Amino acid sequence: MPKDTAILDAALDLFETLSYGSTPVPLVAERAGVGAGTIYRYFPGKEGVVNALYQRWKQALAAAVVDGLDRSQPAALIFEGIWRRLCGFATANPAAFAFLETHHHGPYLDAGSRGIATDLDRSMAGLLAEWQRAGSVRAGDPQLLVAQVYGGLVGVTRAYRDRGTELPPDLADQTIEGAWNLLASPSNRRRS
Amino acid sequence: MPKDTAILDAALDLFETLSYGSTPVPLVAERAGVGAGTIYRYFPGKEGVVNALYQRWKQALAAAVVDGLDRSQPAALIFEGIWRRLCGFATANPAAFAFLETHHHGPYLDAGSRGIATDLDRSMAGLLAEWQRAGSVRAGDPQLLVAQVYGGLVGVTRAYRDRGTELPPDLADQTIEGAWNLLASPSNRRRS
Amino acid sequence: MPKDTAILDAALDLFETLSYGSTPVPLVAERAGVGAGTIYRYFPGKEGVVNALYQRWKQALAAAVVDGLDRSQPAALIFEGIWRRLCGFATANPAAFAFLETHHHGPYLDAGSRGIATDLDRSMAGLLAEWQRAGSVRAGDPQLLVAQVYGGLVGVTRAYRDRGTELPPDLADQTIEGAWNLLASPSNRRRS
Amino acid sequence: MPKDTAILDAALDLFETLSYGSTPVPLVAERAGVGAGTIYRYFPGKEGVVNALYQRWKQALAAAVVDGLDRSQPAALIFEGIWRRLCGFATANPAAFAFLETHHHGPYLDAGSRGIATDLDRSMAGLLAEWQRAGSVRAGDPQLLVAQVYGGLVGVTRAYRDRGTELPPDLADQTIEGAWNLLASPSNRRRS
DNA sequence: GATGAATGAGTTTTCATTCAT
DNA sequence: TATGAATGAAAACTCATTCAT
Repeated sequence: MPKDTAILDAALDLFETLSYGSTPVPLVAERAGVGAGTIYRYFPGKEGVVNALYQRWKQALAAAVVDGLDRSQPAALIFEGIWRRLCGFATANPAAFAFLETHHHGPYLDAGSRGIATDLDRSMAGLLAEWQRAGSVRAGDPQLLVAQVYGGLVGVTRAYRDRGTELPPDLADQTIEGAWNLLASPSNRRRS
Repeated sequence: MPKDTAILDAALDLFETLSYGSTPVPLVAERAGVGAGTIYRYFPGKEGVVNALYQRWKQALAAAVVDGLDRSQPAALIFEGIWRRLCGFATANPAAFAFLETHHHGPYLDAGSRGIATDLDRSMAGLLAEWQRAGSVRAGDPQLLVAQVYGGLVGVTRAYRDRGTELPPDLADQTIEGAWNLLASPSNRRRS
Repeated sequence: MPKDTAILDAALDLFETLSYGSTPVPLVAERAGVGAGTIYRYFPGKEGVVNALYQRWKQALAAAVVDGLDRSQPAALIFEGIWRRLCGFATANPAAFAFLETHHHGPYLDAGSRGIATDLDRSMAGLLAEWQRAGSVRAGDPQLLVAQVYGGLVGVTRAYRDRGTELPPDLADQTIEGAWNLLASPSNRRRS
Repeated sequence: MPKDTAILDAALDLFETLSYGSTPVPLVAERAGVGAGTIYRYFPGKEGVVNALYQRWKQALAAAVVDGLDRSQPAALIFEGIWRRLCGFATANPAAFAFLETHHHGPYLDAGSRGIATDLDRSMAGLLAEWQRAGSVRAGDPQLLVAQVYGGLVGVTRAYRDRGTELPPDLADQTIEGAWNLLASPSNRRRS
């Protein structure tokens, strides 16, 4: 494994377990199997590590959600596709998904990291706005709807984490109905 | 203002702005208008401050949600009452509401703090379970439903925060329909 | 002794013995009889210490040279007065005098420190320019003459230092003739 | 250019700009156009580099001063020859000349380097002692006289450096009168 | 009780040096 | 022989906590 990847993986684990503030850099190094100084060859400093980590996973999340989406389908089906990808991503990378939420407001995140986060939100809001015009999604500020439905998924993953349980493979099945009904206009709601 | 309150208020502000890890205790003291040593007369240490802060606000939130709830009404109305109280609390105490979420997983929280958090979740889940038995809420693990709907509110408050906008007075109106439809069984859904 | 003075005195000793670059801050603290952290209460950092030290002694030197100078006397006598003050300062504070020279070009000196150094040079050059107009000092760029004659004193103090000998009380007597003849116009030279 | 010369040249530049203490070895290597490890093939370490540098230039200075000196001339003329050589050396190698002064007291200089420095001083002092016996130079400790007159030259080169100006080609003309008058016995002084 | 100057343990970071290639 | 990535020892600096006033 390349050293920068090893460092980011170690940092992800430790930042989630101990929090960013109380993870000493040498501990990240040890966990990554490299010398403490090596971290500074790959990243400009501790903040550089969090930001690289945040951007890496936020981009991975964005890619996972958007890649290969068939936009010709009805809204409910496209949404289901997105939701399944989101849940799949969270299940496959629970620590990374949690990390993205926990550190969303970290004062150590730089403009680049914040920018990536905003981009994803905006493109989702754009999709919702289309569906609102088509009548399949109810009225309301699309960015807030995205925030509410996405926040719901975050809440569920947190609940599993609080319980000490892994995210289940059928996470999407458990949550899709609530998620879609939160958004859908009356005639487009799910019945089962 | 009593000194312990002044200290907690200052800590709330600073922990939200700078994060717990990078807020020096002397800065909290300065902001609170007391000497650095004084903090140690009222709290056992920095961790004591976060925990007191967390418990204070989590209890305030629980009280705000539950107090004076009329349980004889139909589920949809009770839920609306709870939701309005929740939104009212978040609007009135946005920093505290954000703090509770941001620090939910802090490794510095002690058993007492975690316990309070769990209690509130559980009592909400109990209510939902009742409503499931009565047919007004759809099937599913009640704790996860609570987590999903509550996570939605957290998501919306974050979105406002990201925008740099205050939470609006009609926050509940904006979000209640989505929130209830996320939970409700088909025949109990809101139409507008 | 006030702590900041103790710190500066310890720093002076150590910077002269070990050089600025190889003096660890904790060693300065130990020598000053304070904790390592205390240095950062009084100075913004290691560079803050050198700069404070430089400014303190450069100002002391300027004061020692200029204070109570009787400008109504003939040039040769005024110069002798200045020279005796300079030599007296160097003899009384040999480490400080050496420090000022050794660190004159240190890249860690800030604008404030450089400014003080320049001020003293300029006021001496102004005096020389007067004497040139009066015919008692030979022609030439006054700033360079100041640099040459002052450099001579620095050279002599270095020579004593290299020998491991203290500066002698009659340093001025040993050097005044050469110093003045370096500057004087032919008819004003010293004969003994 | 041979690699060891490239390394020494790079080191000279950097040590003068950044000081010895804050010049990283890898930066010297980069500037010299070699790999960091290569420096350790030519020198035993960073201290080895400064010492080689010091000795190289101190020897070059000694050679420049002494080579081809016609000792049969009168003292004033021999001195003028030496002074012109000194000034020529400083003008041709200003960084090296400054380096020799700046690092004169560096605690990283070894016995070899200090020895070379002392040798040059002593041979100059010997010359002065001869001239004292012949009556052309005034009385006084010859080593101190050497130190004073040489210090004057150092002071002047510093002054140019402080101004950000290159040393002028007529440096010797500007300074020879002062230098010789500092040393000369009354009847041997220069008149213009 | 209240203070805040002082501390030193624990951070982040740098960089001379090594050694596998 | 030359390299430069990797290292870890040592540096600068921060800050939770104490305690004399």
